[in-house]
Amino acid sequence: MAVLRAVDDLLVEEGYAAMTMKGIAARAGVGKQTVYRWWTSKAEILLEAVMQDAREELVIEPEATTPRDFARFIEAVRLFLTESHAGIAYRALVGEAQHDQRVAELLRGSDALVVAARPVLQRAIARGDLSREVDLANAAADLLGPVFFGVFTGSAAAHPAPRPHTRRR
Amino acid sequence: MAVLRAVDDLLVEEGYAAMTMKGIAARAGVGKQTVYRWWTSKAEILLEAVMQDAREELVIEPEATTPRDFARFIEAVRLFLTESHAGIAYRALVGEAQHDQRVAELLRGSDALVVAARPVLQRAIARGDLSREVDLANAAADLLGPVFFGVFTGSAAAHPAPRPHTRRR
DNA sequence: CGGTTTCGAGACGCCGCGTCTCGTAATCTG
DNA sequence: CAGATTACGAGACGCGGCGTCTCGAAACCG
Repeated sequence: MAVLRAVDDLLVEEGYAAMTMKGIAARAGVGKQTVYRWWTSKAEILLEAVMQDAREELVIEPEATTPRDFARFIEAVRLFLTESHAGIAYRALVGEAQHDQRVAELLRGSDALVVAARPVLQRAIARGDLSREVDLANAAADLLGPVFFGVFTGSAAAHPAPRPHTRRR
Repeated sequence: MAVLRAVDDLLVEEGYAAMTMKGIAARAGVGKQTVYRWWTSKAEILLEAVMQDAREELVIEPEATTPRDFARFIEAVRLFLTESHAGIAYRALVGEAQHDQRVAELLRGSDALVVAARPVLQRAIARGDLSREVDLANAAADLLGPVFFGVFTGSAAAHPAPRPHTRRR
């Protein structure tokens, strides 16, 4: 769909602020009504446009050990959230969900970060570094939470790459 | 200031959706211009109204051991974020910051959760359960991240109280 | 070629933020 | 006490976004 392509391009070239329905439609050379024919809201378009990119950008080359694997993945997530256009849109989307019930429901259960964490966690399980019975959603939250928190509260501005879990050195 | 009182009341009685500048002013029995005389934006009012409540609601009775202390604090944070009116406003504020640079700067460095985590972490240090040299901001992110992630992505809807760190049982 | 469907364009209604204006009420001054 | 001056409640206004509605032209079909 040309609309999704337009969303991606707009995101890259003009930034999130320009991501208006009118802008998207114009960029796609399409009437607004046509956009609303396939998606019911702006959030829905964004979600679809962003998820594909997110999954591609969050695939990492496996490292030899679990700690390294985790660290690399976390750094990828940090970069995604702070540098990638898709990541910035993702943040806007999650942000919107905090005060818009409909967006929240849209996101529920299809979180890009959790999906991306799955293979990493499964590698850890295969290596025996993570209990086989662990709940993947909880493990993903443990792994992603700290970076996510840092980026969302803006407290991660300074230092480059925190470690997966507490206690350095 | 009667305006802050009005914000609190509105938040409790009408919910976040009703938190409009017109509504706040009307509720406070004040003209909008008067509100803008003391605060430059809606985010600024919200921040001020929410921070006080947040700090009060996030003080917990110290537990005997660090793991229990952490668990109790995390549960308090989870309740704050999902049930408290102030917490819901906090989420809206952090959400807004994801696509509004000005709000992001407003929040930077004054995060209510990090502030609330400080005494908990210091108790852990005093008990020798946490290295004295640990960076408090990082430790706070490790402690708060998982809950924060769960609530913000909506994946925490189901289960009541996750543990501080990985691996249950 | 005539009828029907699709679609781009954009006007419109609605609502929120933040600014501007006005008339009244409170305060100050002689 | 009265006239001048300031503070402030009320709300009109401009702007911009989302989502809906309308229209006329183009594409498609028989």
